[in-house]
Amino acid sequence: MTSQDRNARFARALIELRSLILKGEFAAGDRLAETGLAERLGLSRTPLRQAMDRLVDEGLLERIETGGCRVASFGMDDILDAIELRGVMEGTAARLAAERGADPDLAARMEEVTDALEVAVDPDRFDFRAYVRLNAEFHDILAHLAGSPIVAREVERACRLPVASPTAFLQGQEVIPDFRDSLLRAQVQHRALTQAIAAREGARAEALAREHARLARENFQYVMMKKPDLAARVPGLSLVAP
Amino acid sequence: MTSQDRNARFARALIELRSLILKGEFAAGDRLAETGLAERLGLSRTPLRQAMDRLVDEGLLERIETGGCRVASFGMDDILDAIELRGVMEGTAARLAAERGADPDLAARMEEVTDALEVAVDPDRFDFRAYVRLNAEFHDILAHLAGSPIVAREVERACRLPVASPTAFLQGQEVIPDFRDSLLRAQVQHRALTQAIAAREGARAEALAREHARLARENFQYVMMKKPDLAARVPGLSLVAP
DNA sequence: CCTTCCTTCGCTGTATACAGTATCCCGCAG
DNA sequence: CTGCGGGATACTGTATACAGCGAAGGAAGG
Repeated sequence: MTSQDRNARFARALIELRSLILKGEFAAGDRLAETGLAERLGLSRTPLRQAMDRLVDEGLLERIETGGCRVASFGMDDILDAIELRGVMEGTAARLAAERGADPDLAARMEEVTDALEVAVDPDRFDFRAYVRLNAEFHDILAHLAGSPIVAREVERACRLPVASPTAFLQGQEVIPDFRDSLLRAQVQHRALTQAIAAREGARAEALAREHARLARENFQYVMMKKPDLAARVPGLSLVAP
Repeated sequence: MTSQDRNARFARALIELRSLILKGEFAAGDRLAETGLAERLGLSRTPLRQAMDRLVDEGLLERIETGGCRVASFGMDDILDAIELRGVMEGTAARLAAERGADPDLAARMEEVTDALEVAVDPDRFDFRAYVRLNAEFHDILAHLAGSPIVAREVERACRLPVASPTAFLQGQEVIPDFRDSLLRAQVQHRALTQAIAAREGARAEALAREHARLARENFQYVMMKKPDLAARVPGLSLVAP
């Protein structure tokens, strides 16, 4: 067996299948036949089934009562709810970090990241790739800031809900000038959130994190209503019905 | 193959294994060998592995880097965090139900259940079994009240975090007179929550649901500190290290 | 007596085999 | 032309086979 990692096959199945689904390779409601998929991905049904179970849990697939799985379909409401929940979870992480005191190392790194984000969104030195990377790190730190493994786990889980990730709408922003403004507003919130946590202002930190997630909501609605042609570029948006 | 249900083997494996773990059949940190367990449960490794994957996701098991699973161990902090998150999720369900308007049928049923709970905790007509059943239904309704499948899913998921379920501490209450008072306070909150949602008071509903979860926190701390001998009766508490 | 290395056993992850059932397609009747 | 069995097909859920790696235990040396 060619196993470099302990779970190499399963990990590959999960990543590749999730990628295929988000890429819109299948239509919403399509039934996924394990046999064909396994062959297509070049592995056996066992790790593939494992991956499908996981994707059912993430919400990208639905189990069929009669057997098998189909690709889930979402209404706009579902996506908005998922984003709302991500905001609630990040808000909780922020509040707990403020109330209990943040992990010092992480807090320091969070300040650095916030400063770096400031530079990245500066119109003179605008650096989109850096922004995407730093933004992802910011949200990752936030999840762990309260020092609670359980909270971190569940925040990260909320980010895996369909199209709810903090980075979900950063793929297409390069080409949407209107989103530049959204980045600036996001950065104001990053800064305020960092300060609120440092000042132990739990309620404010929670409210800021929730409001921060609303940006994703705005971006989502903007894409769906004004630029439906862009939906193909944002992973997963092809599964959203109007 | 004796398949009454489509997933009979897997479902049985999940229920029985979870029950064994919560019952304290294994010590925290024990490695679970699939071979032996499969034989013990009378099924093959395939559905058992599926169940173990699920329990890893629920947090009862931990994957070992080198392969296999072990029974997770929790600190008191972990349980408190899990309860906190359950409160946050139920609070969100309550807030959204208030803000968006609750499903009329469910709202009506919730009133009925609240009235019935009132009767069940009446000292003259105290009915513990009815309370347990109605309380479970109350929380189930709450999860679905906003009419959002995503929210309902995630609320229910938060209730599966270790010892975070609204019913987790209702097993032993029969024998702990001190908990009678806790039931009365819980019922005051049930009533207030129902009214807040009906009155579209989102912030109040959210705060009430969070505070309601704090009762579980109190019960947990009471059992751990004052009545450690009772820990054996509450499912899962044997895995909690002081 | 303790430590260290090697061997052996056992366990995991993956692939495959098997049995039962839903699904699909076709022919036929209305 | 449409709706409805009926059989073949294919797919799912479960069991088992297999290969490689880890863990434990014993032998040998310090």
